[in-house]
Amino acid sequence: MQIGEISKLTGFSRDTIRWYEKIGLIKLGKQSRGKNNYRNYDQKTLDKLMFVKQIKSFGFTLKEIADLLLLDETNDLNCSSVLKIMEPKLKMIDKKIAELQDVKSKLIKGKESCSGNCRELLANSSNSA
Amino acid sequence: MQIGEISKLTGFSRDTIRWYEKIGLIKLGKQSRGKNNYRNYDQKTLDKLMFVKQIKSFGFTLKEIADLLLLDETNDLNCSSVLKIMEPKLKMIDKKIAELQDVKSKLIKGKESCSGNCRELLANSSNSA
DNA sequence: ATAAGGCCTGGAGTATACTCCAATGTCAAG
DNA sequence: CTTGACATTGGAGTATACTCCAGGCCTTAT
Repeated sequence: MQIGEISKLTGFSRDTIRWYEKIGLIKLGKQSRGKNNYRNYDQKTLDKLMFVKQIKSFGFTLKEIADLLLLDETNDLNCSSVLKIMEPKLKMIDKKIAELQDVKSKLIKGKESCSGNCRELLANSSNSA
Repeated sequence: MQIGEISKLTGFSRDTIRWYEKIGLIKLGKQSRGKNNYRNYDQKTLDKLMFVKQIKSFGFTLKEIADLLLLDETNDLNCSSVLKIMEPKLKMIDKKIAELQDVKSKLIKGKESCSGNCRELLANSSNSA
């Protein structure tokens, strides 16, 4: 598939997809270009971009994502190396989930017992940080 | 308390705290400066900064945070206005929690049934995105 | 054959969020 | 009364992640 199509499927702009290629987040072998020099993407790249989209949404930097995908590219993706990278991320994920739930419950509590203003919502939110 | 102390307590650099003031995220009335022109912070500002730290960590922009805190500043912080802002954020939070748990379970599953590489981990991660 | 629309490249520009610096002022201790 | 550690300002510089554009080449429909 061409860049326009994968752009529509992923929601990333063409420029963003080319940018991701430039910084090494996704790669295109020379055989991936038709004689017209257009990029051709396969399902695997689409999968990768969807993965990128997902993990980007909770604060992984492109560098971190690239490091992870690079392991796959170089056929060096065994679990221990992945987990070395992911272990702290898992901890971060747990922490984020906990914090999100904390904030959420404060917001909901504020909503239920609202009496004109929500100052206490802001005032108390540092207690668990 | 002076900027150095609040910096230590919050983990934000002095420059960052001054930056936050500049963009209107925190405010200092003129009475908050001693005769030496040093900034003096109170507990309320510390609370705010801790709140900023917390919600910043899951992807709120400073603009969004500033909008929320501005409502408080202007004494216009009633629940309906907060919730207008927070409602979509709550949905986002729920979505993020779900995605984080999804990714986490994939990573853990990959960890448990690891057989040399984790390609399937990456290959399957778009299924739920 | 020509027009519309898709693709290419390289490079400049933008938004966000800091981060660093120089020159200078303030304050507490020895 | 000087030294060191704190503070001030404005402005420049950096990192990340795009976003836009000019100039130009391919493809498809009329």
